[in-house]
Amino acid sequence: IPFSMDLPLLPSVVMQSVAQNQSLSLSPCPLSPGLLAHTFPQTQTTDLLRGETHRGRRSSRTRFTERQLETLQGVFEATPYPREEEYDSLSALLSLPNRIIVVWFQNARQRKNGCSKIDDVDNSCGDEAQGESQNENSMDLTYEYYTNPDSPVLDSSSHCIESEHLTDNGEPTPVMSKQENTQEDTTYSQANKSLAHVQIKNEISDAEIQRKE
Amino acid sequence: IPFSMDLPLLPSVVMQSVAQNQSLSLSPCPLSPGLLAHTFPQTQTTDLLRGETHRGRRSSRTRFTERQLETLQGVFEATPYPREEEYDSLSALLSLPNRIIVVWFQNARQRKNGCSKIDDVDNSCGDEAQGESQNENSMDLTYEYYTNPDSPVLDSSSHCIESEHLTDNGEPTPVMSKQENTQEDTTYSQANKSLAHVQIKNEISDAEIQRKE
DNA sequence: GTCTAATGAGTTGTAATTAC
DNA sequence: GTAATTACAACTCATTAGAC
Repeated sequence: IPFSMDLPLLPSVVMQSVAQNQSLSLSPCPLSPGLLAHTFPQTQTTDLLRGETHRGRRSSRTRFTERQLETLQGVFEATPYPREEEYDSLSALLSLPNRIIVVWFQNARQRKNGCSKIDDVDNSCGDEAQGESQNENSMDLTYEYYTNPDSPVLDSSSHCIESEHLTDNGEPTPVMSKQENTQEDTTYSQANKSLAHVQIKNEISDAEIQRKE
Repeated sequence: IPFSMDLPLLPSVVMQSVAQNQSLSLSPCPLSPGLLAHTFPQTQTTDLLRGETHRGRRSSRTRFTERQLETLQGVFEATPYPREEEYDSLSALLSLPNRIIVVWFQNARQRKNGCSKIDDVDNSCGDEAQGESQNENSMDLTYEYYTNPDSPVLDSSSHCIESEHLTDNGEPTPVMSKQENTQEDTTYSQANKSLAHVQIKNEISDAEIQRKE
């Protein structure tokens, strides 16, 4: 085992599971595992939003990478209540702000609770279903997403994405694609994220992402 | 692995099909910085149309070139659910706005569904070649979109137990962050040190986390 | 007419908020 | 800290309409 070392602050268990990624149960509530499929790396456009947004907008959801999720999940299974230092370690390790980690753990605990709770009750995991639940029968047949996305990509490690410009541009600018921003400003914020990425990757120093307000 | 350098994010399949079509040389980062020139001469007329149509009108249909379709199809067969980066790569590669690609994939999935639905799973619909599987270890399960109208999903048996998710992949150096990081940096730097090997293992390049609030 | 890109309504999981 | 809630992001599915 190449990575025999583990971090001092994190339980070794974690490293193991993370390393082999054995059965970490991400997706607690099974209905559609596929959703978190595409975890997106970085490119937070979130930055600005996150900092300032109390007025009006909430910060945009962080998209964890698979690796981040795996790690988080691994740690979580080992220690649902990490200590401050552990949060810090994770923060550094995953390159995520501390708060995000903390929140993730909160949610994870909640998730877990919810699950076991329903387990007893024999209800669905629906978080949202507390009031007017019951619809599960009526809607039946949800679409089934695929279980596991996963990309062919993998190794090709040498690439270029090199960091650095990661920008502080920020904000989900509905501005999209470099070549064309087509049409409307419907609520599609994903393009911008992508854009940033592509730019970096290709080193296209094209237009900057500006935010429209 | 000659090809993989070019577009790390796309399955090799693509490279093949693309290659035979016309050798695209989009050398991204390392070699020639800043040229996005690619080999794509034409920029769609669609762009213009699309650009203009946003006042209430629906955007005009994109007319994909043959090459674009081939590439899309190739990627689709390999990964019906590309992830963000892959969309980006495609976007850059094909000179199409991200949204268009996303939509194409949605439609492609729909199409495929329709096909299998009409006839049984094993019928020839033309596509359906997904014998891909070149990825890493992940377990046996590949994409499992539903083959039958009836899905096990809602079954009571499926509870929170579960699913293993994936493994992982390598996503291109996560660069990221720079979001707010609360708290002291002292700890994190030390953690950082301690975690160095892990980082390597995970291929997480540690971005600098700065800026605290 | 056919084919299919684009749209929109509806579903789901979950990150982020709020309340406690 | 938990518990409940909200808002988003990614999807499906059904439909509409644009080019042939």
